[in-house]
Amino acid sequence: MAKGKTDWVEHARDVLRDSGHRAGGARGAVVELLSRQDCCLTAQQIHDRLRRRGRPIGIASVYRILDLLVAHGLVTRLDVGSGVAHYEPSQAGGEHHHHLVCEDCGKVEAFADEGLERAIRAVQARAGATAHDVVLRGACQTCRS
Amino acid sequence: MAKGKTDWVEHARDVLRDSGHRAGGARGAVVELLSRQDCCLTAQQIHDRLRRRGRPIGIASVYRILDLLVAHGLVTRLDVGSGVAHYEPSQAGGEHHHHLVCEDCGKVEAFADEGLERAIRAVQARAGATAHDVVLRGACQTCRS
DNA sequence: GTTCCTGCAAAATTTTTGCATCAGT
DNA sequence: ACTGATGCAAAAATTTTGCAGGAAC
Repeated sequence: MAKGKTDWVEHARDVLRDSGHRAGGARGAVVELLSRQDCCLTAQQIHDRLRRRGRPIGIASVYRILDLLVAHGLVTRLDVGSGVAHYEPSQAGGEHHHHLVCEDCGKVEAFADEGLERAIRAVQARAGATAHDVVLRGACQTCRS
Repeated sequence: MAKGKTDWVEHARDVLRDSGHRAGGARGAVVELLSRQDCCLTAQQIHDRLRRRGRPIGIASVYRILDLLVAHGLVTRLDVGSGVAHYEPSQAGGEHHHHLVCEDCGKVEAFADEGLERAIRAVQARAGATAHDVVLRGACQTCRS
């Protein structure tokens, strides 16, 4: 369970070290925070949570670190239609999921579906693409009631 | 062929009139421009193209008009990961498609696949969602060569 | 004539960049 | 020590809002 997440932290550290990056404290904190998440976070949320935890960090560093992680394929950037980017670890192994965005409150939830995944992989291969994202929009449980 | 697009222009006009909106010139120009597109445009692109065509318009009006069209389901907003929102007519009847975004040059192309569509509709119904978007990412033909 | 639409300018928000300093190797 | 990483502040880019004049009904 927490295994995959620990793996991801180590994997990120290895990938970055192997491409000649140094292990700064801010980056470690961002990676560690991301690894604990079930779903995506915005740059602001990362910034706020780390500061609240007593780990001061500059917002610029958050963006730079996220850019670096995205460039190395360690993190996926997701735009859900709110104008702010969301980020989450690229769960290479098995924990792949997509997102359900509430059109009323903006809440983002994760979902997974094997049939959908199969269909997408087929199209993706045919188009020569390397990655994909699916966003469903509607009212979440809370907003529907 | 251009039939569906003419229909969309009329449909938009009707929907807006029926919800008590007046038919301003700027809005007509945006609707007409959108109806001619094969794929999505950004607010800036809409602004620039209209001005270049000799149809001056304020960027604020473009955003307001797009918001209105999105709120009425006439236009779909699409975030492709570049930080700028793209907009395109909601092709209610049959011309539904998704997007392939080049990770090198940022170009956005349209694609459609019936199998994928079926799989998505199934998941969408199960989740109680009302709309969906799929974005494939990879290198486009030009950037691959 | 009233009310909404539009355009400009200003503000707000999100993201990027410049630069001095600090820390990892 | 050298060089990349970090934080702050400033800048840039994108989107929203306030307001006055004009247009639709």
